Amino acid sequence: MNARERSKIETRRRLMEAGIALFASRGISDTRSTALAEAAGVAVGTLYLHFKDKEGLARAILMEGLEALLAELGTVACDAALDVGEAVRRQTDIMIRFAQERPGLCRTLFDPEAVRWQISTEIMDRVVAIQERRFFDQAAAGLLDAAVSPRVAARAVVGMLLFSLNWWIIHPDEADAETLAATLNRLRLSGVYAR
Amino acid sequence: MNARERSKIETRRRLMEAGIALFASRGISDTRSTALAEAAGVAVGTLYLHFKDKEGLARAILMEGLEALLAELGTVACDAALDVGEAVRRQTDIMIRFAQERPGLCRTLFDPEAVRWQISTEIMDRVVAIQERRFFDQAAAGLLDAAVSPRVAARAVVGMLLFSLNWWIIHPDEADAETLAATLNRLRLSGVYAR
Amino acid sequence: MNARERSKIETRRRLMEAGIALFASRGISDTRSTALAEAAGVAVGTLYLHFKDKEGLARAILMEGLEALLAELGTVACDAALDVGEAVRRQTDIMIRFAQERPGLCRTLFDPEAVRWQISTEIMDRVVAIQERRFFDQAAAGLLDAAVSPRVAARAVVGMLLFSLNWWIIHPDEADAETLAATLNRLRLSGVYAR
Amino acid sequence: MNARERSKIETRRRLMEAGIALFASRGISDTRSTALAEAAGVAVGTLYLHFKDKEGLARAILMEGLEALLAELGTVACDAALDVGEAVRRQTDIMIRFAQERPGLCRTLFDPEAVRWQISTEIMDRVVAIQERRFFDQAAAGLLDAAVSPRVAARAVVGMLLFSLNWWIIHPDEADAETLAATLNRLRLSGVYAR
DNA sequence: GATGAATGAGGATTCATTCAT
DNA sequence: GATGAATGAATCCTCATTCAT
Repeated sequence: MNARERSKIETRRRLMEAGIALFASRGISDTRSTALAEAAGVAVGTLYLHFKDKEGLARAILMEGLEALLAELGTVACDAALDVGEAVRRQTDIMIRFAQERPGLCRTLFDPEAVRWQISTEIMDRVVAIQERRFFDQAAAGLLDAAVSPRVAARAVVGMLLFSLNWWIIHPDEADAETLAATLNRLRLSGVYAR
Repeated sequence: MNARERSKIETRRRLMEAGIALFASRGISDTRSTALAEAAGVAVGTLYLHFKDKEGLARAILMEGLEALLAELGTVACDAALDVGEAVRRQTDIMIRFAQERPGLCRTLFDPEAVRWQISTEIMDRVVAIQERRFFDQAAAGLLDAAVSPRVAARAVVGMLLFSLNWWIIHPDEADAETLAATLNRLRLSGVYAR
Repeated sequence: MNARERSKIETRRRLMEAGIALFASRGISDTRSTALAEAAGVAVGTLYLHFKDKEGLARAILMEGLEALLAELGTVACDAALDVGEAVRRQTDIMIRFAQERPGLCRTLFDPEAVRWQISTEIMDRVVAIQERRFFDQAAAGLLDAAVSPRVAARAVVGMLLFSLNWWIIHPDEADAETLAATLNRLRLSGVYAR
Repeated sequence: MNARERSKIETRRRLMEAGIALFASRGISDTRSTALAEAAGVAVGTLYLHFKDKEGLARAILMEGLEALLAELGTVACDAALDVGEAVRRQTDIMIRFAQERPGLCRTLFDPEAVRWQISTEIMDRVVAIQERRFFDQAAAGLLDAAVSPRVAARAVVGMLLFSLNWWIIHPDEADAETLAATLNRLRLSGVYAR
């Protein structure tokens, strides 16, 4: 049944879109499974046909979002020709663009609430691990300041990015994209103080 | 009756300590009101005699913790003689010491879960506002880099600190206090890269 | 699914019957939601699937009962050919028969406790309003004594009927239906005293 | 200790006044014992020093009110010289005056909610019993219509009076005292219809 | 595959009453 | 006699999940 398969995929897609929208506006735990089904235009039972449980839907959304984000970020890592400053700038640009294009997804992806859902511990750890690996490589290449711990720095940089972006998605009018990028880059590259 | 009043204060204190311990280990929403009462050695009703509801206890704990932290941080702000680098280093030291001395409190205070509890929006906003004011003053004094937005930078720095400290409290063995301090300071003062 | 719909309606019916029986014997506030569910042979949650809350069930029962009673009483109002005495007698007969046929429902419907449930303010007001309208019409037709206020008389007559019937349902052996009817009619039509 | 005794009586009086006011405005079950104590300016424990429990306070208030009302009504019964019409008129006047002078007390005394409190079953029964005895006497004297059951008529008359007065206390502007009295008297003495 | 009525364990909160001071 | 902090049984309602249709 090709039509049936298409319909199944379509149903799953609608559930995920409903999840992205509702999780973004109410948070995961405050989103009722009936509300998800209603928003997706299906019966509650259908949710459990496509996902193990509500957290399964959240996990699918977040993982898919994470993969998409990491795929984009991966393009930077591959380009060995870039110097450190350029790589940082590219990374920031990618994250800001991602936030602009998929704000609903990002609100859930960067949402600190998700910490309690064990999913995002995985997500955080993956994101941090990537940053950590990069810092380790840079340290090996002598690019990193000697006093800096790659592990700590990775946490700090990720925290800085997620916290700032999460705020910016909710309050997009508080800063324009260029200022946001410039500030985050400057902070990472040479601190905020004039020299 | 003075004895009665003392006993009431003592009961409240025990409830708050039970809250600090349980909220730290299970999070606010996963801590049952009965567990709080049991841990404090009182009946459930007593919790509601001292606080409006479970969130009221959380709010009291967080607010008291916040005040304590801000009071310590305030000593830095007052010392106008400090140069920027010294002020940053002092601030970091204070936060790390606070985290070491009151790890349970900090786990709840810096815990992103609290975001969903509306309490910590207040807390975050207060912390960010303080950092923001400091940056504005420094900008006025020409200390800040021109490209940097005080508002964005305040969010970024607070996110960096809270995210890192929250991680460090949970995994204290991943880094020693000096490395943590050195990395956070270096990042804020001149970025992580060698120059 | 038609079978499913039928089952849903059947479940609702059983909840309402459980409500009629339990509310009649214990009153609304002394009837536990679990008792209602148990009596209806369903889980507690099912009660809240069909009604907003316990009061919602009570409201549904009372409103349905009221509609049934008013429908029967309406037949009298329509028969314009009846003289005053005959109309009163018919009305009394209808109410007594209704009380005999659905004693459980009437215990709740006429139960003064319901006053506190805000529901029966509506019920009382509707019943009184009907009687009031009738009295106003009769006053306009010169049938009413000049000293009589239709508004007050309506309250008095309704109070007389409800209070008497509520008592009679609980103590059916204290008077037979004919005596009850005769006394209530005589009181309304020409007072209780011989002339 | 004469001063102590006086103080005790005074405390009891304040509790009863608090009860009259709060029971009238919120009903018995919706009045918290702490609210009673607060309104009386004493501690909760004091309530239980003067009354067995909350219902005990309600009982005391209602019984005292009932005795006062019956005492006034008793003056009519004693005056054997009165003819039936005059006795009815006097009784109505007394009840209306009582309602005007002590509206708070009457709201609780005539409040149908009290039915569920077992207290008012006693009260109702006493009031009805008095009316019943009067009707039996009148029946023996040949004053009552032959078709009328004294027992039923007593219920009907009491229901009529209580229901009407309870309404009038809450909505005093819907009718003036004279119209109220005239209507109630006319209904009892010769029905509401013109002849 | 889709449905949606039914489930029931679970948890927050209330409030009349007590009793040590 | 008065106090008021402490009690804890009692009850309402929620909502993720299931499974017969």
